[in-house]
Amino acid sequence: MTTCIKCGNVENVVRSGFVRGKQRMFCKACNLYFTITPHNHLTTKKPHQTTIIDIAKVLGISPSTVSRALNNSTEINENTRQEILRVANELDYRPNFLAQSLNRGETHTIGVIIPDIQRPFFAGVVAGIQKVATEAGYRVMICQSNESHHTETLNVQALVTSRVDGLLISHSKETNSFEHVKLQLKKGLPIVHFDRVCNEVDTAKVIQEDFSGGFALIEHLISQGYKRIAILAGPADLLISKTRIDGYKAALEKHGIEVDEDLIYHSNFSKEESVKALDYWLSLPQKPDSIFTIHYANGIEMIMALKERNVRIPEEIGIVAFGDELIASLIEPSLTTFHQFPFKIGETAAGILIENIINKESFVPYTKVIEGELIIRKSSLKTNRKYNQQA
Amino acid sequence: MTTCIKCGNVENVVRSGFVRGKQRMFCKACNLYFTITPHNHLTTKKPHQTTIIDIAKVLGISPSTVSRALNNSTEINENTRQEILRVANELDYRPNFLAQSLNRGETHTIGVIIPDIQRPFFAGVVAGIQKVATEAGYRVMICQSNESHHTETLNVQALVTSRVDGLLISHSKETNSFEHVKLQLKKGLPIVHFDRVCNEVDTAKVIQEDFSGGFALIEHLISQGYKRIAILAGPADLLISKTRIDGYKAALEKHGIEVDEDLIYHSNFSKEESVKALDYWLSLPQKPDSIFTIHYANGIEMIMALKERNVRIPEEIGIVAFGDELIASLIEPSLTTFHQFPFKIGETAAGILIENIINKESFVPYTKVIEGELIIRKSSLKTNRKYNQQA
DNA sequence: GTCGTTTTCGGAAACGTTTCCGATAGTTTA
DNA sequence: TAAACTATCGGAAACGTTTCCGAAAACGAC
Repeated sequence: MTTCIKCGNVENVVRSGFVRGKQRMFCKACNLYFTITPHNHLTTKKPHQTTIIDIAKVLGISPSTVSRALNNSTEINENTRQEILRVANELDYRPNFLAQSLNRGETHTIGVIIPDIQRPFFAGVVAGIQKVATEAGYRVMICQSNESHHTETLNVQALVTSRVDGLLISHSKETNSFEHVKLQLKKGLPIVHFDRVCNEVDTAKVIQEDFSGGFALIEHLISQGYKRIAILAGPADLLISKTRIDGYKAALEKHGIEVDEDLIYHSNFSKEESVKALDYWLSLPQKPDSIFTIHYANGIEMIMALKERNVRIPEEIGIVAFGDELIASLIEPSLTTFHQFPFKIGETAAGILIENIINKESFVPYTKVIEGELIIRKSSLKTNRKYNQQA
Repeated sequence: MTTCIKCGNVENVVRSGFVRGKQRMFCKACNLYFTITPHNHLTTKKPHQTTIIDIAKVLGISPSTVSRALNNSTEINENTRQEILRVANELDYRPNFLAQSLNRGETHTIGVIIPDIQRPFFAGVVAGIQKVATEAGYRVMICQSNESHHTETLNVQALVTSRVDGLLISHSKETNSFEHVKLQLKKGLPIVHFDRVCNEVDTAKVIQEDFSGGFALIEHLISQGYKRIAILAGPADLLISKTRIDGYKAALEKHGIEVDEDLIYHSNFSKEESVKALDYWLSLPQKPDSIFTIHYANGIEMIMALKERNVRIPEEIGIVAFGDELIASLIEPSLTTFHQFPFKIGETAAGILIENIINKESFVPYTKVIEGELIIRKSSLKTNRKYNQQA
């Protein structure tokens, strides 16, 4: 009943199974297998983004010529170019970034991995990154690790899958192995660390004055007469935490104050841990007379908790914190901080990454330190003489 | 001197111009044009991300089989699949998102345009969007308009170039024409508006209780005995500003208070404008006894400015604001707000957009209102009886 | 007019993946 | 045991762009 699509023979055509639900035939005459398609439905051309092929068809020329016109090639007649640009504009042509990137082998996109976009510090960093990236013609793709090592690894893979040209990473507080980063670095992907960096990988880094910031805050406290200074640190593995502790210890040693391990508390930055640390300290026979939190938000929490417990600030306990946000100047009492400049950190990191991307072969990793600023406020001013001046 | 690359003839080869800097020859014997390339340099295979072709070569099979193995196709032998997966894992294969997207015609990426990532509200929205998008297997690409109409237009074009599957937009405060959105909508791009929506375009929208939020705040003020209520609004074109003013007016009318146009001030949300508005109001013969700012940050600024001017809050002037952040509860006096839920707004908007993307044909735009919550604090509590309760 | 030169364009390969369309060997059914 | 079927694979087209290579026409100088 079925005619062979090749020889037109009818008698020698037999059925030969199904392929993907469609009846398959075999023509013994011409030795041909073929399937029967219900009907080639009328090819409804869907509306789509216009392509250079569309433009070429309109003008009756070849796609390569259109491409040349759009890419400011010299190998094209000016009149032709104008015609092409006119039609392109008429059809609201937008180049297909996917095809371009696939062809060129670069996406002009950089990936950013941060713990949490909702933290003002990282929002500021992202804004700085976007500014520099946009100016340089790069897109930005942002991922949040939510402070999870596993999610961070997935983020890296997702961004590699997206074939980003480079990566900006601030590690989660959980991250203590860096294989996911090393692997991509080995494959030649430019990577720049910022803020929460790691020393085990040979990448460029943008960091803050973690050591000298801690040092400055503690020296300020000492200048105000505080002697038993507690520190609310971060996870033991976190490098910025370690470095800030080092600054803390160095300042104590310089002024002949012994380090008391009881006064060093490792937290996960959560409010619960802050309160727990505070209550622990207040229960000690020798209570601290001041507290340094390495995360600004914990400083705010400390002030709130101390007010609840009717402890006077700064008379009974002084507070200083690393990092500065608007809120630090508005709370009562206002909070002494070491101000970091997130926007600048973002700008710098993005700049270095793009430098790395462009000079892939010759780039030599280096570390850039963004200077911070000690901002003295009421929470640490026992004596009244040094308001808003560095100790 | 040159031998023809085809017939090997030497005598009949003549020079025939230059093409792209390379000497071009013509062989009169075999009628052939050809150029002379210095030397086909040794093909240095660069290290690259592994492709399915690499895998196929290793196993001596075809790329299509590898693709099938990786895509959980049924048309493949289980043993073959395992072998392929093993090699893929060994070579740390990551599918090339660009090639996949180009082939499938979808990127599984959604674009987000917001005015400023540094504003906590938008950071919260973005976090909500990312949560839902990630769970659904979508990537997110974020652009900031920096409150500029022009930048917003460029953002739309950039995202279209990136071939995002859909768009989430909160307009800049400058934006008063919506052609850039309409154009893409006409081309079939799913678009969902949130927060700063516009009524001129037929898209799905996620909005807050702008009207009833304003209404509730004003009714609360009235219940506290305030009668001359000023409002610091946004740009006259901004829809959310208009709607909140409508809520303000409706509440006044309900309680028989006449609307005084002197007490309506259109600002651009900047601190300077806030202070200007305040000083203007304070200079009036009939000063207001309370102020409603439609942007929470302006409320904070008002409190600071009033404290500087030694005006007592809430006794002389009460303050309420639309929007709530941590800072509102920490400032002295704490600020009465209408709390919006940015994270939820983001979640909802992303959910609707993905719904729109998946059911592109059958999707019918609708508007979803995210309920807010009146949070009464000290800045508006003249009488002391209704702390933390809705009026 | 001849010959080398320049300008301008078309064809085709390549980027990495998916998918359509067959093809083959082995397996079941009648 | 032949016919019908299933399982499994390869080849090639397609996605939209850039770019390499070559061709033709126009141009210039002698």
